[in-house]
Amino acid sequence: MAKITTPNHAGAARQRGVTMNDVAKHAGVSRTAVSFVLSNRENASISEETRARINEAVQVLGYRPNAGARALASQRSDWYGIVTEIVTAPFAVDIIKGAQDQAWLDRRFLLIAPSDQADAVGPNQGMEDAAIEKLLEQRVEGLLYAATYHRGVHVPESAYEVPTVLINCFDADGRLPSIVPDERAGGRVAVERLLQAGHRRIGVINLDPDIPAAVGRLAGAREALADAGLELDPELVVAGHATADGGYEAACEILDRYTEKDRPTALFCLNDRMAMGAYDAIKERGLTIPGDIAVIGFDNQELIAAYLRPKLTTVALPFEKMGALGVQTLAALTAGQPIIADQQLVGCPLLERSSV
Amino acid sequence: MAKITTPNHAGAARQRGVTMNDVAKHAGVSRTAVSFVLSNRENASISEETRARINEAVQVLGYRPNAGARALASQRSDWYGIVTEIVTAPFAVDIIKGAQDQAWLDRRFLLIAPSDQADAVGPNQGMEDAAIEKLLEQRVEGLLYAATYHRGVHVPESAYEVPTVLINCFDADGRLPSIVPDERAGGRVAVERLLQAGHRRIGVINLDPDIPAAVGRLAGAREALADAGLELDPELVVAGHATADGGYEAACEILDRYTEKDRPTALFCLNDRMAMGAYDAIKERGLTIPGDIAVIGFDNQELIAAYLRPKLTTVALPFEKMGALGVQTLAALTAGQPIIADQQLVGCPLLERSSV
DNA sequence: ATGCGTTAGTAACGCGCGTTACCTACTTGG
DNA sequence: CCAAGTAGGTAACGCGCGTTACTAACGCAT
Repeated sequence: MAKITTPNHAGAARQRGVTMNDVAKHAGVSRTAVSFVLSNRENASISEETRARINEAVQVLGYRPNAGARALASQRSDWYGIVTEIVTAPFAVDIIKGAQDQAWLDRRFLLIAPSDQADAVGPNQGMEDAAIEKLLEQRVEGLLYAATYHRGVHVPESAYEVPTVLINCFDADGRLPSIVPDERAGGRVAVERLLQAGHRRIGVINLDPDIPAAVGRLAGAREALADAGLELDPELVVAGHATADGGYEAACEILDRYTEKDRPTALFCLNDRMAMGAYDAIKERGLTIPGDIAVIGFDNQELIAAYLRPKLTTVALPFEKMGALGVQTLAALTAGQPIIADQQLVGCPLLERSSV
Repeated sequence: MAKITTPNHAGAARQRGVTMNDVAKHAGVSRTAVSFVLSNRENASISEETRARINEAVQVLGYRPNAGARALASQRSDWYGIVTEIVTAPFAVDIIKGAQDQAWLDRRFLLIAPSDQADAVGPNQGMEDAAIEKLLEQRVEGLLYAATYHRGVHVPESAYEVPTVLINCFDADGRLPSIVPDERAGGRVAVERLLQAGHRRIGVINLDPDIPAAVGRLAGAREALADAGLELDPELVVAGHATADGGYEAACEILDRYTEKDRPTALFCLNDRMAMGAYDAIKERGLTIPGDIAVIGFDNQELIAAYLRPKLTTVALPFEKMGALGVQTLAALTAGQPIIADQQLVGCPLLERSSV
């Protein structure tokens, strides 16, 4: 199977690559003329004829502009940098996807640099600073800073040297603009959906109560209940580890505590992994979903939500949208808009599947 | 909450950034001297004293080299490009992670460009070519081409202009080197594990039989059985959709076809999503895992395998390793090694959890 | 013939840096 | 005292391109 194909490119004297000068010579004009045509300047006067000659030369020679040289001369790189732990903990990849797509639309390039969690210790400590430093050496025009889960962060000082936007996290120092999910509205829509299905007694499987996600989602749930003239029974809120096991245990606790009559008819799980565990607890007891107990999740982790049986109705985190919005915001900033250090909230849409 | 912080950076006349010249002046030497010190050349003779002065100037002025200019002058960018549909279909993100980490170690930068599936039609057709074109404009020294699932691909012509390595796919034209998972060995290790646990009658939930993953894994399974003097009963191989539902249906078919005595005591599911469905089918019939029926999966999709109950024993696809190996291979190529168009196989380790 | 506006282009500088060739002291051995 | 190093630098070119002068030719009304 192993066969040698070509002599290596690098082995040969690095092919010098055709430059604008070559194109100019081939077309019998000056390099300036070529430059004008390629960047089709408004007020440049080049006859249709020579313009055509130049374009043909470009075609024939296979000329490819040198982005680096262009950046050097024009003093703008068309690059944004994104530094994120998502590369190392790929939970919210869709942020990158959204940012990529938007950047691509804007004809910009996204340089992705890895960072470990801000609170990491050990050999990778300081990796984040190094990453930002590297990006600045590439002369990125702006920075995106994205986290895997919604939280407050401290951004390295050097990030303040260029316009910076935070995604899925916010500046604990309150100096930078950020894009975050609207957890409260999400929690609200989830519970509203349950209410609409007729449920009145709703159990909540909570996360670590301190993180923004838990705070917001729970607040939203309370609001929805209040609108219906109900209150959240504190006894029905059980916190657990943010895993399937945690969800299983919390669900067991709730389910076993009551008789069939008092038992909640629906569970709002604050993330999908916990919902996964809750499924097991419910099925184990011979109950059906959503017949006996409805379940609604949060996060829309595709691999879980779309493959559970029955498929899980859940609230989606708008990762892709946040990524795109981050790039748009950054574009506005680099275009000269004043920096407003607020949090843009992005809605969390309800995804109907089959568990309610 | 909304408060205006600083006047925008871009609004002010773009801060010119301190250059090597500034450093030189500050230290009272020539720019050449600074350059020599910063790239600490061997045979340059700079006294310790001036060297110190220069370093201090760098520190004081906060000098940051301009990567673009450096690339232009030195004719090497230290950049690799990776073009992949992973950005749009994030299943195998770990490839990027592995590549990133390795690139970071080698002090290289990874430019990530999105591509849609090669066989995509519609508005994004040709996006892949555009992505490669963009990367070449950045003067990347080599290309990585990564796919989300193991298959043969046709690489755009322009990719042949620089050293290119395929990851998790192989060149259907047989001209480029590639890194792929060793599916056969993986299938083998899975079945060996079941045999070792005493199972003799093993059901297989198969994928679309045409894709390399199915072919390889099944071949490996046969080998393992042959080593034990057994044969794979064709009746026990059921193909299904590569989803949880597909796995559920296939599992039902197998389980319901036999009496308790003839029924297989173990299921080899060719991917974890199908194993997820199989779990449901098994539990639904009042059977336990692994007590009544052992299950082993393939792919190690963390979100599924680690959160199923019981946690799924499975064979992992070595995404991260393949990414790293891709970069290493590329480094060798750009360093001048001849290009060998073979497929490097990377082992698929067994991950013991609790389902066998 | 003169002046002026337009069209069609070019020469030349600078972006920030790597690199080669050269230059000036200051030793050191004979 | 002289030739031959050697330590410690520097001047200047080029990388590929954007951009700002500036020129040269031409048409046209005065």
